[in-house]
Amino acid sequence: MTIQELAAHVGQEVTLKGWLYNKRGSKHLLFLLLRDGTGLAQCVAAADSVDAGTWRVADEATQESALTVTGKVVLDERQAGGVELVVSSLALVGASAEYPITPKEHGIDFLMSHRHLWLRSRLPWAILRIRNRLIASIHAFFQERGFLQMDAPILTGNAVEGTSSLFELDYFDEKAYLTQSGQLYGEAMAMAFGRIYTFGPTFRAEKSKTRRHLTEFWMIEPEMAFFDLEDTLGLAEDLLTRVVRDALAHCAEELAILGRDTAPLERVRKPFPRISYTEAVDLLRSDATARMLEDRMQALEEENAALAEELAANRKRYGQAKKGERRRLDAREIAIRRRADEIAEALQNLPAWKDSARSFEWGSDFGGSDETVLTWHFDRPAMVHRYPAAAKAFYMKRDPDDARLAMALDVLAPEGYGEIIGGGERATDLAFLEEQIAAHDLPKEAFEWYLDLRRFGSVPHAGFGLGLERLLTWIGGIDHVRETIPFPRLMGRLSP
RNA sequence: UCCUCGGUAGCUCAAUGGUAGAGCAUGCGGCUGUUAACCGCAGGGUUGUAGGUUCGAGUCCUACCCGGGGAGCCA
Repeated sequence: MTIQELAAHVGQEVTLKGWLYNKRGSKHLLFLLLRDGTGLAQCVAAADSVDAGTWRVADEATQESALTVTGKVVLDERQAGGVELVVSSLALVGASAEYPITPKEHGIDFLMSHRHLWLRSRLPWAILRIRNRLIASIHAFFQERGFLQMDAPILTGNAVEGTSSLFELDYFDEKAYLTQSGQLYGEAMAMAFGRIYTFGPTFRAEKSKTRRHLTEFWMIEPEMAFFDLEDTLGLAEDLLTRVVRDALAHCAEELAILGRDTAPLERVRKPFPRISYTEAVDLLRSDATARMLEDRMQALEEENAALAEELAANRKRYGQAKKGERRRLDAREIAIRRRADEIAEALQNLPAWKDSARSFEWGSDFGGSDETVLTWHFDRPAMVHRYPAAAKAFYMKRDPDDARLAMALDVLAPEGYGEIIGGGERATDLAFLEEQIAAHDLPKEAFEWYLDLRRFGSVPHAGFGLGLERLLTWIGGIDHVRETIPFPRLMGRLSP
């Protein structure tokens, strides 16, 4: 019996196996909050209705002790799942001494160093269950459409586009690299099977310390023969609407635990705005963008003032407050300070972001802040297409109507989250690709197998890469991508 | 590599250059419906490291180490 099944067994005697998440109680009555991976359930033990051994185990159990609990399921509307367990007997499976993650706030450094234990807490539980749902949903989407899942190699023999960002390793005295993308292999597989998708790990050695970067992350890369840019935009749109719908339908509890406002997710419906890179640049440089950023700054200033006022009022009350009230005021003060820090940082960043947007030059790629600013203009994912070819990879197809442009696409998640998908239509012409390889100063020998795809029945084809962790960060409304993978790999952090 | 903020009890944080404290956790005691329960008592400190200024340094100065956020970088 698992906790998530309890509600269907009201009135029955059941046995749960799990860990003690928290405990409250009095001399003759204990409330044990049990965790079994599927959820939390309150188990009530009364001194006069259990045997002495059970009472002693319950009384002495510490946080994260492993327990088996037998009791009767009863309705209790005060509980999260609507039910609780009235304990008849209870046994200790594994003791737990001085569990480090206490029911109180912790700093990110401490939590990251205890990630192996932090996974047991409620927020990671909610986030990683949504991750599971997204993975299942993505597979279902592609499988239902006849795509075959295929794996690209993780070890590769050459650095595909520039060498600086890859992890290098020794492969029997040869240089090898951890893959940064399965895309070129995806193209070969698409020529063999029609429509395929890869789903696997990807590695980037960039020294980026930001909330959107990991050095190891999971990417989904569909690649489709006989697809053009328009077909691919439609596919990305269908995929995102599907996974958001599934998350809303199956992860209501998890999203509630995260405090995610689901209204922006409910708005994720077709059609998504489609704007060209050139239109996006115009939008960035517009008065509308400048005004929007000024409004945001002003709103933050006002919020800041309100918080400062509340802080002062709370401090005045603190003197006469009783202990319980003081604790609440302390907690509120910490929350206010944290928010004030965020506001201060935003107020420090926004003027620079405004300048960056205003003075953006046609031809360069969008920076993180430019993407964020663009997303604030739309209430659903925005699809930006036709980028300057110089800013994109060598294998991108050129726009037949404007040779400066590549048939690339990016999808920017709303609410400031930014790029979750990058891809486009691939070049089909052998001579053009040979030129590009030379122009990018790439070793032609390494690409001979790739060029074969153009020598033997070259067809229009396209694909994209979807970053799983960035997708989840957006859907969960999470601050930092590191919380969306069980054991994040970041610059300067390789353990646990 | 650069900018910026930080490092004080196991954890989260306080502390005008002048006796290092609180909450949580732990231990003991109280309480028969708690929801981060509550109430009382107790133990718990090389204030990141190394120097310097000062009668006196958690606080000021210098260097270094570690971490957060951001920039650059990043299909």
